[in-house]
Amino acid sequence: MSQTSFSTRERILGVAEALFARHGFAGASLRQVTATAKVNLAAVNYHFGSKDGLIEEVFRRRLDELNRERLAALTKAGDGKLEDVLDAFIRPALNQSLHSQGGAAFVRVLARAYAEHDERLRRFLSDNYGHVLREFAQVFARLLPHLDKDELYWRLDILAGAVTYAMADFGIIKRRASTSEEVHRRQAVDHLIGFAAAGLRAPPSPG
Amino acid sequence: MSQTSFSTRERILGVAEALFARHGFAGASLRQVTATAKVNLAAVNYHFGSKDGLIEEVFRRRLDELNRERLAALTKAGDGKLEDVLDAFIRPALNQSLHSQGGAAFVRVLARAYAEHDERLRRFLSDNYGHVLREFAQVFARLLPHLDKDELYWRLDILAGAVTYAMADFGIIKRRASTSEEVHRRQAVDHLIGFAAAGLRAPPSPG
DNA sequence: ATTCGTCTCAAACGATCGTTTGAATCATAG
DNA sequence: CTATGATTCAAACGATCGTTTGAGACGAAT
Repeated sequence: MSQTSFSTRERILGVAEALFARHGFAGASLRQVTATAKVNLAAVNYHFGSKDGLIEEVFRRRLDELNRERLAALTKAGDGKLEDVLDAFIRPALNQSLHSQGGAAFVRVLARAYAEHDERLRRFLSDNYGHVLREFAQVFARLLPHLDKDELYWRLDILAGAVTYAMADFGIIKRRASTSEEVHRRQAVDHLIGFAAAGLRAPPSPG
Repeated sequence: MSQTSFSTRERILGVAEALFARHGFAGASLRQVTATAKVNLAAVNYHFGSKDGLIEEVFRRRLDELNRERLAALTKAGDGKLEDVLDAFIRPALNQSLHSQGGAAFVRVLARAYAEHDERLRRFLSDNYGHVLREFAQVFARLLPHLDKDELYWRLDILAGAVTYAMADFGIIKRRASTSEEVHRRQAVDHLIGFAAAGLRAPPSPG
């Protein structure tokens, strides 16, 4: 127990992350995962209990760090400009996808989880990480006093959609060969912040 | 042949649309589909050749009308305000989801298709309906002369993400029991238009 | 050297997948 | 009525799914 099999567990997690991102949770089989990771088929059930257990662990491994970074960035930018708070929300996702090998894949997995509308998974995300979103909502409410609660929630929902979609690289914009993936992602974040800031600052709708 | 089995074919399409929206293309089995539609299992292969054939037909059935409506609305709003063009792009999706029974499900299927990153499917969508997006891009370019081509494409990509996400009902906003689904969707469209218009009009980013 | 968890392995389990088959059923035209 | 093509049906196909099993390999502690 003191030195649990690091290599096998970690290889499974990394490969699963990539394959879930590409083919979805139902579309990627454990046989694909274990074959790609060059481990035995039974290793998944041994280390994670079940396929669902593996899926949960794929999330837990990254989300803990992501949300810790988000909260740290939020407290640092707490009373600053709207753009700073947006940055605190968006940039950690960018960092995730850069300084860890499978991070980009994970951001895609996260977006897919929202798309798959899996109630079990949504409950898991809401229970474990909902407080982060609530803290951001509070700060946004202070920075956007011209919006009532309904209006603010509508816009944050739209923002979440745009961020999720963009971060998951679903978009149609093709990165040029001349710009590195890192530069491309930084551009995406900058454009997202500018777009979202303007959208949030817009006057309340007549409705 | 003159009067091909309307009922069976159509029931399969409707049920498939709903189940694909809920469980994904890999997650919804033909046995689920045919059992729910109360038709024989073999009927899918008989009428559509294969599961992939069924998926393609689910798209074709709705996209033809959706894009026809979008183009009609675009020519009507061609030289109007930015909000009108956004309306022409967004509202037909809303209408799709209202005046046809499974329309709401289809919009979710469409969003999922983007999320699934299936190259075969993306090619199919791009080949058959890419010209619609190109026409909208031209109009946006005329209405937003302060943005260069790169900046405009970035923002349209963000817009597409927000629209896709919102229309697919992925968001966290729960509709109140007091407001009908139709009212809820209209509110979503109005908020989207306001948000997107402000985002598109924002000054160019310093980059 | 032996014991004891931890881990890996090949093999098999039953269930479910998409698809195919061939006969039964139906509607329609000759 | 009969012949013909279109459609439905129950049943089965082989493939693949997630999971379980029991034996063997490995390292550390006694």
